[in-house]
Formats: sequence, C-alpha cells, structure tokens
Amino acid sequence: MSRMARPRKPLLSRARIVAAAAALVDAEGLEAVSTRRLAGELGVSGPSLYNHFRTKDEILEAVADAVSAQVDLSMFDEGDGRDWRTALHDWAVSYRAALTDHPNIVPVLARGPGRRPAGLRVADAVFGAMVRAGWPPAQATYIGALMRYFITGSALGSFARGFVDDETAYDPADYPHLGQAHLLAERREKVDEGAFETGLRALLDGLAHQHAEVAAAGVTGRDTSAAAEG
Amino acid sequence: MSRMARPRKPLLSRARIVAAAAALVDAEGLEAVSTRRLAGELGVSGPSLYNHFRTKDEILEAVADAVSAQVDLSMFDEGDGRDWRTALHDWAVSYRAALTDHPNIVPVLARGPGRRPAGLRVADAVFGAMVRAGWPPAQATYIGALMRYFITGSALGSFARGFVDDETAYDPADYPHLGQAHLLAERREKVDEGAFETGLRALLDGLAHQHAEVAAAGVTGRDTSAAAEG
DNA sequence: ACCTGAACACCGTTCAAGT
DNA sequence: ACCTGAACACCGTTCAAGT
Repeated sequence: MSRMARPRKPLLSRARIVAAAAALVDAEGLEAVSTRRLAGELGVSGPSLYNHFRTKDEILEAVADAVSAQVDLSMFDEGDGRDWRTALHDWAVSYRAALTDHPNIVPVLARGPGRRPAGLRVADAVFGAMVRAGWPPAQATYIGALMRYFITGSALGSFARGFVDDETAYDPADYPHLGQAHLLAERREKVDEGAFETGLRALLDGLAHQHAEVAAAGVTGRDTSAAAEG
Repeated sequence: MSRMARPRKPLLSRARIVAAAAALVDAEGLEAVSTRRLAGELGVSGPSLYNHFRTKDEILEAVADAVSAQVDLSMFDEGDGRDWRTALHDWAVSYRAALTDHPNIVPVLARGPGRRPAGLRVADAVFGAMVRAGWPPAQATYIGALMRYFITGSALGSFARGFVDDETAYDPADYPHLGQAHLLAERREKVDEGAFETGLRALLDGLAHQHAEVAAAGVTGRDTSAAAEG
C-alpha cells in the first residue's frame, strides 16, 4: 500500500468539486463549506482543491454560476413569440425559482453578476431582447439591472425569515402597527410570495407605462423594434 | 504596574464597540473584522468583547442596525403632508443613501430585518402609513417587503461593481449584445443610479395603478384612509 | 463586573516531497 | 500533473484567574 501521491487518473475535477460544494451548501449552508470539509466529502485532503481552483471563493462563485445557468432564457430568443413584458415576467419567475431552490448560495450570487459566465449570459439576453422590443439601449441596461435588484433582493432578504416566532417580541409601544399586522399571523412564505408577485406586477405595469412614452416620443432614431415583431 | 485585570471604569461599552466596528467595516470591509483586530483597535484583548456581545455576529448586526437607524422616516409621520406615493419615494431615496454610504455592511443588512430594532421600526412605519393611506393590510405588508427587496438589492448587487474593466473580456460570440451595450462605456455608478431611479419610478407607477383599483373596489370594509386625510 | 492570557478546535493557503 | 502531510498565520469562542 503506497501513500499514493498522485493517482493514475485524477481523483478530482472542477465539475466534481463544484457538484460537491453545491450539495454541501444546499444541505448545510455556506458556513459549512471549509476546504478541509469539502475535500473530505470528496475523499481527498484539503490542499488538493488548489490544483483545480485558485481560492475557495472561486469555488463558491462557480456554484453560484451553476445556479445562474439554471435560469430559463428561452423567452428572450428572437424566435419566441412572447412580447417583452411577458418575457420579462416569465424570466423573473424562473430566476426567482432558481434562487429559492438554492437559498444558501444567494448571498454569493447577489453580490453582482461579476465574472460569472452564466450571469453575464443572463444580462446579455435581457439586454438584447429589450433593445429588440424598442427600448433605448440605456433603458435596456437599466431594466436588466433593476430586475436583478428586485429578484435577488427578494431571494436574499426574505421577510419570512426576518421575523421571530414569538409574538410578544414586538412591544406595541415600540412598533405601534406591527401588532395589528397579520405579518406574524399569516404564513411567512406567503408574505414573500405575495410581495414578489405584487412587486413584479407593479414593476412591469410601470415599465409598460414608460415604454408607451418612449414609443410615443420615438420619432428620433431608427426603429429598433421592427425585429421583435417579425 | 499591575496587569490590571479589571479597571475601575469599564474600558468598553456596546456603543464604543459598535462605533469601532462600523469604522473598521467602512474602512476595510467585512473581512477585516476579526475579534482580535477589533479589540486591538479598542486597546483591549480579543475575549473582552464577549463581556458585551455574545457573538461577533451580534456586533455586526448592531452595526447594520445603526445604519438602518439613519434612514429618514419622518415622511411617514401622521402629521406629514406627503401623500403615500411621495412618502414612499422619499423614503426609498433616503434608505438607499444610507446603504450606499456604508456599502460594506449591506450584506449583513440585506439578509432580513431580523431582530434589529431599527429595521423593525422601518417596517412598522411603512406599514402604518400605507394602511392609513387606504391600502389593505395585506398589501401594506407586501409594499414594505417589496420596497426592501428592491432597495437592498440595488445596494448589494451593484451592476457597477459587476463588470470588469477589460473590454476584451466579453467575447461577442458569447455575449452578442453586450458588445454594443454602452454598459461598459458609460460611467458605472450612473448605471446603478439610473437603474434605481427607473425601477423606483416603475414600482411607484405600478403601485399607484393598483391603488386606484383598490380604491375603486373599496366599498367593503371600513374606510381606514380617513386618518390620513385629517 | 470586566479584563487578561492560555487554550481549543478550527480556518485558508503555501510548499516541499512524492509518484 | 496531481496528490500528500506539515506548516504558517490566522480564526471565534471558552474559561480559569485576577482585581
């Protein structure tokens, strides 16, 4: 039995490491991921990971990117029939579902599209579709950003997880309105879902209003919306 | 010279610890805050902190709460003349300003209103004002949550910090639209600001639309908006 | 009550050594 | 090229000892 410094076939790969890290994050949270622990799950010793990733953070970024890659982008395809508003809605729902499926990695994902390929692919698809739908490029950029704010914000700062179970924790003298709020009575997840749906609808209603204004004033410049109608 | 196990007057207080932690977070980021480092800034040894806080996380929560306490809530006062839409707008701007003033603590703040007194005070003020303005309690709850999603999301997942400087990093074959996007050309902070303003306006436009619907259908139930007009 | 140093059980990362 | 154990410079937290 040799100590086997290097096996004939690599024990690890980036894909195996990311899969194990994702499973660990899902099961036990971000704090559970240490290089020693993760390596242990993979049957190797801690430093082995550094043959495949430069830092632990790079591993977590890769996990976040894998989640981004699960977001459906087909509604932004040029051939897809959905109008921009419906596409944006369906995308937002798919995006949020991907995040709530893996809530523990959201803090990593939420800190920006960064250098993650899948995150950039999302930004690219939204931007392209909005420009095709007649939005000026500056507005198209804003839409990608603001939707991201709302969606990641909703997945991260869950109202649901924000309140404690003990109702007596909220002294009416301190918070005169929270007592009557059914905030605490109602099922927590329902608040998050309702707030997401209400906010998404408001956002899309408001954008539709702005789009109408843009279209009305749109005598200047080429008509970039032609492609979307074809 | 005794080693002085306990001084006549306490060297530390919760307030001093929070102030030093906030300064350290602002200057060097969350990662710079270790109990030994923070204690060093305060001229004591690491374990001393545990006489005033149960965990390091509690210290960071207190820093986040101090930032929440800087958010202006006067627009929700019963005597204030602003209508609900203007109040919501002004509050959102104040909230975002507080966060962008202290960007490094936002990840802590964004993980939910939690047990932080100032965070709860914010939720309470919004809820109360929206109910007074005629929103049904369920909708008032949603509005507090969805505004929070958007505001914290915008402060956390900055588009600006999300893209690298090197333009050649974005191969047009991978991201067909990002090349033409002035995303990279335009000043980064302007994108975040523009996206925030555009999103906030859309959100408020959309909510105003829903409010009109609610008011039109509002024959059932007591008129809770009376107090807001008085 | 409030501070200390020592100690425990960890970290992320580097590196020479092995095959 | 890819894994190992040992080592470095850290962590958060506990605790007995001091005043």
